[in-house]
Amino acid sequence: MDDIARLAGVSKPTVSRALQDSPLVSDETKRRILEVARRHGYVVNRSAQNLRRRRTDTIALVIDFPHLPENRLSDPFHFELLGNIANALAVRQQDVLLCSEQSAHQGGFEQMTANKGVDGIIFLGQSGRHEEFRSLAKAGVPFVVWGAHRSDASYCIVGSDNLLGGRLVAQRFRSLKRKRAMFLGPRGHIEIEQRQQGFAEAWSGAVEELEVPDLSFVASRNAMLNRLDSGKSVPDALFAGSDTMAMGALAALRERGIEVPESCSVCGYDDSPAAIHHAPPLTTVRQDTRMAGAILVERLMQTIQGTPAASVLLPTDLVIRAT
Amino acid sequence: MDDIARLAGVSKPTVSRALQDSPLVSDETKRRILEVARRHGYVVNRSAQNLRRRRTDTIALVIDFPHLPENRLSDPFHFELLGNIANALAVRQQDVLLCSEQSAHQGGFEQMTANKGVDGIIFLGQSGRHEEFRSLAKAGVPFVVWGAHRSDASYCIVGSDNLLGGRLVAQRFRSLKRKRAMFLGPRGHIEIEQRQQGFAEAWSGAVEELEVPDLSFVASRNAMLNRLDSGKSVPDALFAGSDTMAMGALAALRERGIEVPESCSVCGYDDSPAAIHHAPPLTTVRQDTRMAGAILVERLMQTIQGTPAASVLLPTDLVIRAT
DNA sequence: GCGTTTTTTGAAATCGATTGCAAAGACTGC
DNA sequence: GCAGTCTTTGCAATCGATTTCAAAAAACGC
Repeated sequence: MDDIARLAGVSKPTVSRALQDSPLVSDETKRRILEVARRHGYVVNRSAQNLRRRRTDTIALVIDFPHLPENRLSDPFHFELLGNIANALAVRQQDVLLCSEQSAHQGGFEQMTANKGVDGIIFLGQSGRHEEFRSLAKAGVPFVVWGAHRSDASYCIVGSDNLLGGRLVAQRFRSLKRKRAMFLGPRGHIEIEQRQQGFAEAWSGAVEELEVPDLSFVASRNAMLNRLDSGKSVPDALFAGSDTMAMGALAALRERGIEVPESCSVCGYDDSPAAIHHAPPLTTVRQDTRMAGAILVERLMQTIQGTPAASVLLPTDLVIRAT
Repeated sequence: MDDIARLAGVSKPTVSRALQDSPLVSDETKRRILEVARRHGYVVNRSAQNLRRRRTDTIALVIDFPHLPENRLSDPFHFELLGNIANALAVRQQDVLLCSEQSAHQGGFEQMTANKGVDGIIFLGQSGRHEEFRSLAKAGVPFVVWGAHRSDASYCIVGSDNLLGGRLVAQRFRSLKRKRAMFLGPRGHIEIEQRQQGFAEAWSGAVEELEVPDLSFVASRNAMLNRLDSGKSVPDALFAGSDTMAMGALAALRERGIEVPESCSVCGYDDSPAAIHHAPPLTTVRQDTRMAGAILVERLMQTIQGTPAASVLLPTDLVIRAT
């Protein structure tokens, strides 16, 4: 920067100001400095800038990686969310530091903002880490969580209204005069359990639960095939915890010759990109990932500014298609 | 750090050394300093460290995001690769800065290492940016590319041997005495085109090409259904450019009652996690994403050290399963 | 017990920016 | 023409570490 200053015939502070487009520098001087900087391919040193500004314009995104045994974050929905968060951050000129659960966890998250040099953290998925989050919040670390709501959270959770989503599906099935309802999904996934809960509450009858080991197409298809081959009576209304699982179940139904939607209504969750292209187009509960990303980022920024942000329950709606 | 020094009764440099586990500090002093630092929850300021060390231990991962129209990076394979790269970097204590093509591109990649404060870049997918990469290499930016090989590259490309993969499939089909071969895949994806090319070369007969708009399950299923309903004679050997596409085609074949593998052999590419769980288990060409991640990172580190790294062509092998 | 070598420690410089404050220069109004 | 205001500019301090180099302390040999 000193060199650029010399070449432009000004002092270092003036160069710094010019590069920040500060109103303190006259337009003429600014133009000249920018020109010199461009010609010499000069860009400010990010590390020095971060140090002096005490701010990095970088956000950590903490997720579990797909290669892990449980295969979390493998769903197209997660991809969508990830992409939209990254985009919302890019709009605000923030960079994204990707952290796996483990790599981030070294020495606890408390020190992570200092240690990794980020201004804040976005957690994708909460999986029973409430206590951890509580103490993080108490320590004053700016962060937000994508996940299922809980009324007693002392930190900001952004998530869609899973209970409502489940209820909408139950209502739809009831209006179709369906009798034997089934829910398909894994155990231990809080958001999906809320969907099931909302569904069960609004259904007001028995809901058969078909458990699957994970969120994959294949696991759902297999579980459904097993169920269909068990000899038990076939459900006429199936609510799957995600679109991918719904598609797996649909494959099984098709293979066993069960007509959809004639003999069985099927509804997914997420409205992932594939849902509308599926044949037949999948009826599903929409989660707006674009809005989700934008709001997560907005709330995090607010928290970083020092104003604690309230949790957000995003609306969901039923997208009725062919199944 | 000054405070910790005072509390431990030593000077700042000694604290710095102790935290780096430098042999210059006596064990007794080190223990004491670490204890004080721990008790007060002190961690070094990453920004200051980066500035002084002239190194950030952070790598930029440049990818296209899944929400984009073309829907690139939506395949489980990409996920696997991403996760494994992140892991390989974590092992070396490197952090990952996620960049989309656009956000990274501001002002060209030349200044990105300085501008984003990263030590190096990993590009996932090359999609015709050869010239750009050439000039990057000339500018001395440390980076590596995951993608298809080209003999004239002046930079490090790591990728699996797509030509070999294609050849292996052709050989297999020939040994099964198949007659009518078909290749399924999109146009303009260099790696997949290489697979097709290797396949065609080793097949030594006509290869029907079925084009699909993208890499998705749905697109492949639809394309295949169209083809099967066209009245033209059905192929007895199908090579799909990825597992996801193979599964889409398999769904179509099943729906049209074509027995696999009796009437038609099917082979995918990637050996993605779903391939082995698929019913029937999918025959496919394996790409070792774990090794890919490790080698990408190793080569990048080498490049950062100042030693230009040679490209790597990773071996692929045919995994024969039920299709 | 004294010179030498080895091990520890600390003073001061440095990394490359940003910013508070004061001063210089340009513009007012009268 | 001069005091007062407004716009630009630059000096110097600062962000929080790391590292070089020299000095102090400890260990050693004889």
